[in-house]
Amino acid sequence: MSKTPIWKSIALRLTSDIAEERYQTGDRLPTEAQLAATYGVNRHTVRRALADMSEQGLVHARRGAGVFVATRPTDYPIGKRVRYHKNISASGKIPGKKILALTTRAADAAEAEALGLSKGDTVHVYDGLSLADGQPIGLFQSVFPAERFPDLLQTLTDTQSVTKALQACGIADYVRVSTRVTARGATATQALHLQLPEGAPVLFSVGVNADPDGNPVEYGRTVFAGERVTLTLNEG
Amino acid sequence: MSKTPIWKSIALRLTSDIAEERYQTGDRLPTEAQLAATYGVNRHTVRRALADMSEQGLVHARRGAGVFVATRPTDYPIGKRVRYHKNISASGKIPGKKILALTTRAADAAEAEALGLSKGDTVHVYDGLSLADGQPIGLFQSVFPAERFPDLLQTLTDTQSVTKALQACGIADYVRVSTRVTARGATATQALHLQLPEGAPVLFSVGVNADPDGNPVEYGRTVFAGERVTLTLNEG
DNA sequence: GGCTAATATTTGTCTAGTTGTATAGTTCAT
DNA sequence: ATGAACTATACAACTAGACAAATATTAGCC
Repeated sequence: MSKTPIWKSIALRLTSDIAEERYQTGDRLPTEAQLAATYGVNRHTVRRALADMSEQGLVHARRGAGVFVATRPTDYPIGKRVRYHKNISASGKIPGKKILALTTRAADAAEAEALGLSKGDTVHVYDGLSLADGQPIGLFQSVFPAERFPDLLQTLTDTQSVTKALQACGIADYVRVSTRVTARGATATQALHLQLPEGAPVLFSVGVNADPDGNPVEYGRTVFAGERVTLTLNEG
Repeated sequence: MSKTPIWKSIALRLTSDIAEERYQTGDRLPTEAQLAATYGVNRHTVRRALADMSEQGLVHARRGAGVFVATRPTDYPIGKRVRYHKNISASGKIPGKKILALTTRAADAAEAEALGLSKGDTVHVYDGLSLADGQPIGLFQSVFPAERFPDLLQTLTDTQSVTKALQACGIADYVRVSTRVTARGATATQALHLQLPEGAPVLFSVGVNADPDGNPVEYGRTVFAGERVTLTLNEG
């Protein structure tokens, strides 16, 4: 899918550097060799990018001296994205949720280990979609030990809130004990729910919440739409 | 008779060559033309084999350079104290850094705000590549206030270590005050550095480190290769 | 200080090699 | 007939290395 040539993306990057005044008019750019090292490409590829910018009159090269900024691009799009910022420290406190499924089934190996159960123990599973301004931002699955919270599904149905449902089951507070995050490409079904093209970058987050005594109460997996969500990691 | 296609047998042969360490991670394979000659087939048939192996993540091709043997994922903990060297060592891999560029320039708007400066104030910028066992896992850019740390670039050049360089400038300890993470598709240049296909999912992380008094000392942006890194968010 | 000569940098150009992609044709089994 | 596997050829994009030409920097000398 490599559609844009490397030299072009380098030219774009340098152009934006100039547009955002990291290099000012008259400044000398790093040498071709330095740029090549910085971008990890051959000098010729850098030269191709500079040639393109030179044709647009953005820069001007002097043999033996260097490459200099001529003018600042006039119509450079300074795109600001609107993103939804979610704090990872308090999972399950997202406004706007849509229940996709509430089921009770046997735990798989990963779930059992995370919750301190044996494989095959029954768990409640809450599949849902997180929304912000009506837009889907995350697809999550929360898994709870069924034996400990027999009535959880009822309260979940009513409130849609994990926090309140757990409160109703006697868990006044809970904290996140572990979180793992990585980037992946969206599968077909994930893409569908999150209204993304298949393969679009998503944040895949796996975490465990525990009560104050350290007993795990929830094992959650969430797939966030990368282009709509920024996770804000708590600072202790 | 052989019902398996030629390309598949070639892929198998090359795969076992890698498994038996006749080619080691990071090594360059013979050129497609050479492989085609030795196996007595057309270059396209070899390419078919290599494409298959590439999909399995076994090898990675760089246009104009060659085909290289690829490698496996790493854990990267993020918490109050983010120290690259310790992080990678803890996961049993050999950490490494490659300086891509050390520059001093004017701060753009985002950098100025994060560091508590005015736009246009001078900053030191450290562009680099993080390696684990020699494989690129992250592309980072660290920005420091130049006025406060005039001699930072020198120490950075010597040690390559942010921690030590800051120590030399009188910052005995620093703490991460904010981290934001999102998922994106790799740009062409990022993909190049991280040896990924363009558009491959990457973790984009933005963070600020501050000294014990709460003054920001570093504004860092990192792009992690999604398939090679999982961020582990540890409390405390 | 000011000049020149030597040396190091930096851009410009050239040749060659390698992977990516597109098009067209051949062989062969079902 | 049709499609899959393979061959053949050509070109684009990028890498690699070398060398020349213009400029910048430095050292020595007056």
